[in-house]
Amino acid sequence: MLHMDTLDQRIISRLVADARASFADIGAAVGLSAPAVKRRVDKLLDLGVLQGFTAVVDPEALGWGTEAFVEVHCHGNVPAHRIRGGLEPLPEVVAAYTVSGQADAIVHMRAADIHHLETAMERLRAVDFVNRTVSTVVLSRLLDRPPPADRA
Amino acid sequence: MLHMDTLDQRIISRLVADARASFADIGAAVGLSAPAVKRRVDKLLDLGVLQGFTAVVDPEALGWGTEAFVEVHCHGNVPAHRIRGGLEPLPEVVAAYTVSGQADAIVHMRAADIHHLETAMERLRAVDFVNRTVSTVVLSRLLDRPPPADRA
DNA sequence: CGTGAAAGTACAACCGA
DNA sequence: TCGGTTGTACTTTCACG
Repeated sequence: MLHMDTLDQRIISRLVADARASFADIGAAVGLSAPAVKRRVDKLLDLGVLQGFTAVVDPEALGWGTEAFVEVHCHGNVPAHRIRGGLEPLPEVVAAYTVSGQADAIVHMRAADIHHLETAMERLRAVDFVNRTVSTVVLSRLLDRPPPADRA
Repeated sequence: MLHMDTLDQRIISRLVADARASFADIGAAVGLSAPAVKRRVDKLLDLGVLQGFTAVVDPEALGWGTEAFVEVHCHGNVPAHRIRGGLEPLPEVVAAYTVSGQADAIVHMRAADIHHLETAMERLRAVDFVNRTVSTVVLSRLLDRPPPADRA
């Protein structure tokens, strides 16, 4: 599946640090010409290793300053794709995972404030397969960063 | 807390969708010239509303296919910045939050596989202020997306 | 993978509402 | 202070070696 060498990893690392860096700058950093970098980036996009480029926005500044993690416990056995389908319409859900342990899923939610979070969680609890939720409100964000380019 | 109008939100929305979009393309979408868009983006970067631009990488492809959420319970009262300092050196920690409830912090970890996750959690438990951890392993990622540009 | 040329883009200085 | 226009340097992108 992967012909991913050290050069690709260094290119990815540079793009994670700055997605708007020019191919020429990246090339200078990794020792390649700009077209060579572009060919590798295009290949990585095609393979799905790179999924795209995005802006990092301060949620506070956009009015999404309150977040919470919610354990979702379902009625009986609900397949993952059905959980996904139930959560996808809720705009406050920024991430969701099926998990091992007592809970069936962990849902990461963002809202404007506590009141908005409350109404969003009411909508979450109203989803048909949801039985019980256990929510944990975030007080402060300590860290938020991409994983290292090369594994330890 | 500053003057962010509809134009800024639409520009941010476009950059979240594609951080490498040209100012000319963004301008065509929002009805502004390229330099006008650049001036607004520079201002948003300066204000910290936009924090930067990054590549979206598939963690699987990079060899970080296993993730977990870990509740951290501390010895006594540990200030947030000290928790941050203790977690920051662990490369497997991709995000961390102080939270309300029984736990003191929630830590989001990524590792190459279950064994790597185990060794990373041993290192986490070895951090001086950590008393107890409760870990929840992710089985599948259902959703992972940015919050909407305008609040509901 | 590098080179070079054509088209497109970024950026700063300048002008007008 | 906002946006538009212009000119210059740089980037992207392609065909070719």
